[in-house]
Amino acid sequence: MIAKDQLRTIVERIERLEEQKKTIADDIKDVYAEAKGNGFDVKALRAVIMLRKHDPAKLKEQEAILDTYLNALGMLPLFAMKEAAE
Amino acid sequence: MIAKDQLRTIVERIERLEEQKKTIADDIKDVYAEAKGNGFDVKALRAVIMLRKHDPAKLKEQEAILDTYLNALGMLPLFAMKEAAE
Amino acid sequence: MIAKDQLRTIVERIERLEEQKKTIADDIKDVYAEAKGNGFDVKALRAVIMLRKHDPAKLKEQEAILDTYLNALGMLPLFAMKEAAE
Amino acid sequence: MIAKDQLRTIVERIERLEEQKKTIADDIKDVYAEAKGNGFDVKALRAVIMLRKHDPAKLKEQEAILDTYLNALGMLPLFAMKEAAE
DNA sequence: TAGGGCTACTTCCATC
DNA sequence: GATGGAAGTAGCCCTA
Repeated sequence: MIAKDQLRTIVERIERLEEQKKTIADDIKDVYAEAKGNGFDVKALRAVIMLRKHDPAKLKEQEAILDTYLNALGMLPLFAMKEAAE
Repeated sequence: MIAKDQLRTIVERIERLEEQKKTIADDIKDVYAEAKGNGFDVKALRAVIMLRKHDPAKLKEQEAILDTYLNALGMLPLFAMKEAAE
Repeated sequence: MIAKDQLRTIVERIERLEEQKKTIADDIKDVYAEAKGNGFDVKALRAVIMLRKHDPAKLKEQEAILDTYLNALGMLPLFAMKEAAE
Repeated sequence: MIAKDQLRTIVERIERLEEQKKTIADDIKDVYAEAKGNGFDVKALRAVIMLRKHDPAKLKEQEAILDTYLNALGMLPLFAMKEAAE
């Protein structure tokens, strides 16, 4: 025997939350679409958002490793070594 | 020359919305976790939620096709043919 | 100092494998497309493939739980209780 | 009435191809794991692989847009403008 | 540490 | 041809 009321409550709570989540996801889409309409590059915008989520120090470290690898493969470095350039 | 203020506004709006979205996603997780703690099967709960999102008629149709295929392959039908059973 | 040759070998191995993987993925797409051209329902085909990956006993058990929940919610059971029908 | 043999053939072809695909995916995992064991940074390796998939010109263009945005937001540019440095 | 779930991104398809 | 939505894929995260 299942606790009907409890089950119903759970399902309804989840459905309501999912609905809210969807609304917000749609809002986000709208913002991107509007930005695109104003001439912004959506891909680059996404990249900006993603970068801001990350710790700059960690990021810099990752860049350095990546450039080391690119260099070892004879590829152009992506991230300039600003310090070294001076 | 980029519209700095416009860009900043876009980024901030997205970040705020994403934050809200994350909050809700966490709430959903909590509900599932609590349900699990009360003895519910999370996988089945997810299935219930998913099923309720779909049009029952469409669903029934898909089930029928699937059972036809399963039958043709000599596998047990998943969905009973209620009409046939009567 | 990075082991250039080792790095190059790793990258080339991965790239070769990814290429092979893509070839196969394309083949799979082709099969589905061809099946669709012959009148098969792709969604149902995917469902068949997925079902066959799973242990029938586990599957049956999951179905039973799901139907219990659906029943508690006053929804139509998806999976007939074959035993009960007799 | 369904073309049983045709269906069976389709399903078997897909299953065989999926099996092959899985084998290759596992091989790729193995290469990464082995690389990690040899001290390589897997995340950076993945980045290298991804970068090599893309047209350098397109990439450079995307970098430029991104840096423009980062600059407009008062964030440090990621990609040095090598030309400007000279 | 291996597997499964979740999220985000991309691609594909159908529609207009 | 563009736009929207659905599906597949990949990478990350967390649990067992």
